[in-house]
Amino acid sequence: MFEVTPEAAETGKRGDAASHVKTIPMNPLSIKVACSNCNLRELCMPMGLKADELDKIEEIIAVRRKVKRGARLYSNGEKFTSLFAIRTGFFKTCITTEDGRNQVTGFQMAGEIIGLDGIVKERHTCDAVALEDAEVCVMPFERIEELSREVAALQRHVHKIMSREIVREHGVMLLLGSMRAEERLAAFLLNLVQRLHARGFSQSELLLRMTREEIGSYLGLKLETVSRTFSRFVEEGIVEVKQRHVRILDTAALKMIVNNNQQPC
Amino acid sequence: MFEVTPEAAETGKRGDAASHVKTIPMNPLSIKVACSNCNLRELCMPMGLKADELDKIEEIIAVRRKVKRGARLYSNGEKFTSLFAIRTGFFKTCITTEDGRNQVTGFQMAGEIIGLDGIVKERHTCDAVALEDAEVCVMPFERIEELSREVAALQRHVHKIMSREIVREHGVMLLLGSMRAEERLAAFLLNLVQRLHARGFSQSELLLRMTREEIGSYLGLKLETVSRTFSRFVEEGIVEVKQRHVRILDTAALKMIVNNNQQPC
DNA sequence: CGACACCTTGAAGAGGTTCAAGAAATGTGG
DNA sequence: CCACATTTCTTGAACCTCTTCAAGGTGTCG
Repeated sequence: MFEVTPEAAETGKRGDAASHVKTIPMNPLSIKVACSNCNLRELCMPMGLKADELDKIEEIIAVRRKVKRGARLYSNGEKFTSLFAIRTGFFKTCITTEDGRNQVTGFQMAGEIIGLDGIVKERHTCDAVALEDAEVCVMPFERIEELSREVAALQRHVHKIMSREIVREHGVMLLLGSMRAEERLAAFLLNLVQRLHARGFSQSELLLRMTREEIGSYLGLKLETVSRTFSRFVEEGIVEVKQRHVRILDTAALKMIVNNNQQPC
Repeated sequence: MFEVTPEAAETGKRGDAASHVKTIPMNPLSIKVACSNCNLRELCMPMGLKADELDKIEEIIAVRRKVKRGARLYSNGEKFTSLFAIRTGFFKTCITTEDGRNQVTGFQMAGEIIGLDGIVKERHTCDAVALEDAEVCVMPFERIEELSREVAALQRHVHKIMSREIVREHGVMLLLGSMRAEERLAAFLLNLVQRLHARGFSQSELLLRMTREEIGSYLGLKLETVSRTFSRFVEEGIVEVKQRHVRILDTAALKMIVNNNQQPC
């Protein structure tokens, strides 16, 4: 059913990202890195820096850290010290309340920055869980702040990253507050595939890294509803679904579903 | 039914905030201000500054601006130049999509900072509408960034404000994604009254500045559902409601509704 | 006072949830 | 490497919450 193997879908154009980076082993969990060689640079670094500024910024990234699938990068209540740039792998962030409520607040992939929730209270207020084996660049926040005071481009970059997260969450609020199940799932798939495409993956094919339950939590739906909605999309010929492998057959139809069933103009 | 008059509820301890501030009229919409005298200082300024740092920061606030009820402080698509600190009044922020969806993303009151959505694209991505006559301090963002590079405490403060907004939105996602109508409205009321209390108003009484429809948009409910849920709370003796005047009779009951109907421990 | 915006309430209906059962994939240990 | 346990996914049926549509009431402001 799928022309592209799971491996190919996972790897894509940038599949060999890690192999280009000089690394100096420090301990089993951490290794030195160099941003200048990283091909995710354009995703997590400011552009148009002078050479000496770039040198400085490279010093921010103390170490890299590997996170096994299912393990937490950080947990609710944990002391906040660093932001993390995802090098490889896929994360979810979620909040859990004492009374047992649980909400996935986002899914994050390579090149995205994670940990911003921890700044305000100097403790993390959510969990970040790796949904596949992952590696992150550890960026001590105090170093970021220090350098931001010296390099205006970095300062602006940090501000934009935080603002982008705020705007993203506005979009999720719109989704949760005003969309029906089909619209939510369509928006979710389009968003995922668009972000993957920006990283060199297929526009039409994706491998979900999360369960139906996690999708449901993110979209404010029960897992059965997610499953049923997938089935409906399949019936309508909009997607092919085989467990976590999804192929989008009719992107326009998904867009129409999201846009309140209006023709795109 | 209400011991406190609407005026008293509106004004509260800090009702005469504006009268303490030296102002130099500049044009009909803008006047010079001094943070050092503002009794909202502790809400929107970093604490523990040296005198010279405080002087610098005061220069950030170029002007104040009045916004009439119903008018916009800024609109979607508008060029972003400044953040705004609310001095008096009450705002909603909302996004509207081409296909007619509309989502209130937040309600903001005195001492809160508004406009963070505009940083990432240097254009605002939502509308900020005054729900009552309001006055804001205009803080040009370039000046904020400049001074943040000089005053670490201000830099940290800006980061915390943005992080706080991210965490707040996580809470809204939890609400929209996992709560039923009663739970949403209870959480909404508790949140409002808690923020008002922090500003010197009553713990049990509040005057809603927004319509049922706006509450509904924020909570992902239809206005009829909001109205019915209010009525149910009244029947159960949890609140008194007379149009936009709300008196909370049983805070514990509201908390129990939010906490998944578990006893608070 | 009349026009308008806002709020309340009822009845019917739709969409999503819950409960339940079984199938398919995945992981584990011998 | 296979057998078994576990997790994940799908589907059906009944139920419930919220929405939709409709009508009437209340408050406000020029």
